Amino acid sequence: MERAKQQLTVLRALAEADGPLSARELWSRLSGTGVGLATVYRALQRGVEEGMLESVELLGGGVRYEPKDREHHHYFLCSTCDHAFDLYGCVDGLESLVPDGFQLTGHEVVLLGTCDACGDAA
Amino acid sequence: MERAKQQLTVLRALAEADGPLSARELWSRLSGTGVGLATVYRALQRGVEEGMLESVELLGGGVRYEPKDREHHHYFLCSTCDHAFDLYGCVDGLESLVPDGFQLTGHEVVLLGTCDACGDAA
DNA sequence: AGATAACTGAGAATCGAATATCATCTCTCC
DNA sequence: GGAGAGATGATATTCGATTCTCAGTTATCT
Repeated sequence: MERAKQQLTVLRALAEADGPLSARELWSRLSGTGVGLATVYRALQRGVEEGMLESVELLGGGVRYEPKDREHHHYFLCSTCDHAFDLYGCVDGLESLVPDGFQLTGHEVVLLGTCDACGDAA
Repeated sequence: MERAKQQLTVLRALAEADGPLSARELWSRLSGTGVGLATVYRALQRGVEEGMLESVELLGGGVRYEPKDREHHHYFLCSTCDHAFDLYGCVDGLESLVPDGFQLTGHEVVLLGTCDACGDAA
């Protein structure tokens, strides 16, 4: 087993994902490589500190991570498998919702439903 | 101290709020009434079971609750005080973001920024 | 090769949220 | 007024996620 390169293994797995992954989700994708859960957390933390990764909080509590170089996008959260998929594109008309006196600095849109794979299985 | 009416106290506090409240948030608003945290959780759980309340998950992990009789709306989450405010109105163009094969059943929009009170204080 | 520093995996420890427990209290109905 | 059912508050417990600890491993530099 290679050592001192597990961080790269983690970052690479994130780069190949089709959406943000939680630490757990990432770890399970790396099962078989011998990477420990603590290493996954360490790699994620360091990735955020070094500006390569971004942490994302969606519905459901968990924090997920994805590479920071992706353009502005939102997510589709499958209610069956709980996986989050990146969705490119955005929506309009957000500013009109903001009450007077409130400062808008960002927004998050999450579409809910069933993903392709889970829909087929049903 | 009145008993057997704490559940009503909890539901009433939720009805008067300007957005969904977490169990903790609700409890702190009831400090002084002698209501225990466990009772808050019990009241919320029962409220959901009986269809009067709805649980809402936004960014940041916690689950919040609000009366179910409110029309479709979204939220403004203040990054300073972490309070969620109801926003009436919705957005368009969501369907166009959904990939082929995915079933869309709902959506959640959260605007992020600073609320009136926190903006003034800064 | 040898020394040192950084990295790693496994499991223990921590932390917070949510739930369960239990003795007490309140209401309702005799 | 008394009994029984349901509700309550304080606290213990559980549970999952994250962080910490530590001994062993690996890379780098000489």
